[in-house]
Amino acid sequence: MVTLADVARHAGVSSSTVSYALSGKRPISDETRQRIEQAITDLDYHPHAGARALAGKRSHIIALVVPLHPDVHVPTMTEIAIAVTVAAREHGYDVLLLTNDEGPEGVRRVAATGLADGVILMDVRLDDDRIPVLRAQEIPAALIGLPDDPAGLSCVDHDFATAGALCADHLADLGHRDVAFIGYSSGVYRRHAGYAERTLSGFRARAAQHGLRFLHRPCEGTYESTAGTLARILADRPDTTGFVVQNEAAIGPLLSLLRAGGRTVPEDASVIAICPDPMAELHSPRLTSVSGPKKELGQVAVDQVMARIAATARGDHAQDQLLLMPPELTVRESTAPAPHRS
Amino acid sequence: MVTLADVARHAGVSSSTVSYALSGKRPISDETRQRIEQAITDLDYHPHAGARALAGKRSHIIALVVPLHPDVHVPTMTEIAIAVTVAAREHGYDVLLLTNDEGPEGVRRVAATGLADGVILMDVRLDDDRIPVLRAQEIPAALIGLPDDPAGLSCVDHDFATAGALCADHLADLGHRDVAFIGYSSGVYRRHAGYAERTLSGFRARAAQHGLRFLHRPCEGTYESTAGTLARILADRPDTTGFVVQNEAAIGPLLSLLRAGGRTVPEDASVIAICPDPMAELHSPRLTSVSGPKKELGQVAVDQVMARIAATARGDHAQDQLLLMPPELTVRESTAPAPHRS
DNA sequence: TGCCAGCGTCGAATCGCTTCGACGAACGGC
DNA sequence: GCCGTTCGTCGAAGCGATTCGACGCTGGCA
Repeated sequence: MVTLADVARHAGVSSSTVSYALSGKRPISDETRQRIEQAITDLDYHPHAGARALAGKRSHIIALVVPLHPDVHVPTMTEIAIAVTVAAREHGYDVLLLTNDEGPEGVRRVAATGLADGVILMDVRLDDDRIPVLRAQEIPAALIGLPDDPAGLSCVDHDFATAGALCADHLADLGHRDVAFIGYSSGVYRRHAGYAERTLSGFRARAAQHGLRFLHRPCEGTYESTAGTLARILADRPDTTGFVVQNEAAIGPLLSLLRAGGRTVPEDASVIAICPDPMAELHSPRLTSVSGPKKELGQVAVDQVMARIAATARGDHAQDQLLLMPPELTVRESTAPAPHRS
Repeated sequence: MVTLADVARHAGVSSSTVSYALSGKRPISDETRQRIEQAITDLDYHPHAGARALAGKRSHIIALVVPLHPDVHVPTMTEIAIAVTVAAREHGYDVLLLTNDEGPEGVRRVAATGLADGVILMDVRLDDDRIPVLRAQEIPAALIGLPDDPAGLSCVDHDFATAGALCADHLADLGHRDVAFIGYSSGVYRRHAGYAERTLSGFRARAAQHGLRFLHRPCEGTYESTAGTLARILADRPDTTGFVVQNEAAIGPLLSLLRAGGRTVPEDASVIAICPDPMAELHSPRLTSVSGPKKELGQVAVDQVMARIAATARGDHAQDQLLLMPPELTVRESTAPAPHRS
């Protein structure tokens, strides 16, 4: 293995000079720098990560904690994870993948051993048991998702309330008066999952402003349960012409069922899905949908941990951050002006 | 930070003794060991990862290289990645996530800097540009996927040939005589993607044995292209009653189109999908499917790198490995005996 | 002309752990 | 009863980087 000392010898300087040339922490003359760079390429030198971590007190690694069985859409989670990795590289950082089957202890371990300088938590639950660990050990961290008490933390998430509001706006603009919100399974609401509640309350508030009548119905997402949900909606409010679906699994069944029930989309019924764009494109007709940025979530989270790591290094207190990224509504083929009342 | 020396002092022994107690590389008396363990818990000691890597010449990290835009099904890839992470932990290893946007250089970097002791490559292409790097630097590695020349490497993959064969068997057993294989887009075959070709040739060979007449048709997977593909199949071979689909995107459209064409599944046409089980369960009727193990792929890959890392440490040459994991056929509701000829 | 500031470089200490050689004690074999 | 092992422990020498203080030089300013 080629070491710093080898490079120094080859370039005819001391090893500290090489180190400073590499880190830029002290001025080095152009001529010396060039000799050093030459030596580095000649010898194909690569600094040893462990040695760097030991001497520099910085591992240049952040840990990304992913759920073992994600609540959310897997491809979305994966896309965020990849965005995190790419963004971290731009800061000279690598990403360690941690599943939370180790529980909060995993976070503790990588921080305590100095394996990771900081942590990004995905799929954060409202009352997440990893958060106390972050607080107790003062670990630089960023959360993707919003816990119930974000004080002292850096968080980034989708702005689900706006997502809900956009749906209400669009349906109201199209003249719909009776709308239904088909959501996640009732368990999700019972345990007060943040994203579900925030979407719903954003939708509810805006629907009220527009004077929409609306029903919210949880739904398991299977074909059978979707059938039941739809039947009940139409029984309770036969005039329902607008549907908002926030449950990936229920989209397909809903479309089939509407069709089977003799309602064509979008002529007789408008459907908005709250889901990633590729999924909206997949259905026929292609769905008007509301979706949030994914890459950006990852990038912001990386920026947030980096800021915290830097703050910790300086010895001061990083300030809290809370960023909600606005979603966008994309009009496709599944929404149209409300049909005239029969 | 609490160091080994602190623990040693607290336990009244030398630091080398603590180290040996921890690693087990030399015998330590029970009594001493217990004092040391007590000291460790008392002080809440965690060994510094960087120092360990530096002194021990082992980072206890493996890199997992994932595709930026996977060819394959994302949830499947993610499941494998998570399985790798969990399996690695059981060996005391952590996993570094690497995207291949750095290209082969990324692999080189983590190995050369000693950041990772070994590498697992996912989504391996037949002629993968990361492989020469592995060979040149003699990096302990395992590949998930089968390159064209696996000599000197450790690989694990699905046994796609058997997957194809299972499909032919099942349809033949049910008495189908004319069958169609709806595959990936023609580009996939033109660039000789291993999984596609191996499935097809496994199917072809077994179909011939059974005396089946069959058509292979590439398919883009969009609704329109699937419609075209199906129409051509039925025009060429109107008696086709069995379908094998190896293209996740085409499954939904195919089912809709068959139904729309007046053929009910499975009474008039049998459909087997080569896809992950959860996806097969999602459709209606639930699909008879062939799928391979996912977790196991990850576990095997980890075992393979570990073996190679150990071999490298011993100084000898790891032996090649090539493991094809058998898929399973699960009979669900989309296959039935062939209808009587009209 | 003399002094101080800052630039560019060096040497040495240090980070926390592993590992090698050595050494005393206990022990079994002949 | 002596010698060669084995067991349990210690001390010291690294591993390969970073960083601090020091030091010689040059240049600007008075």
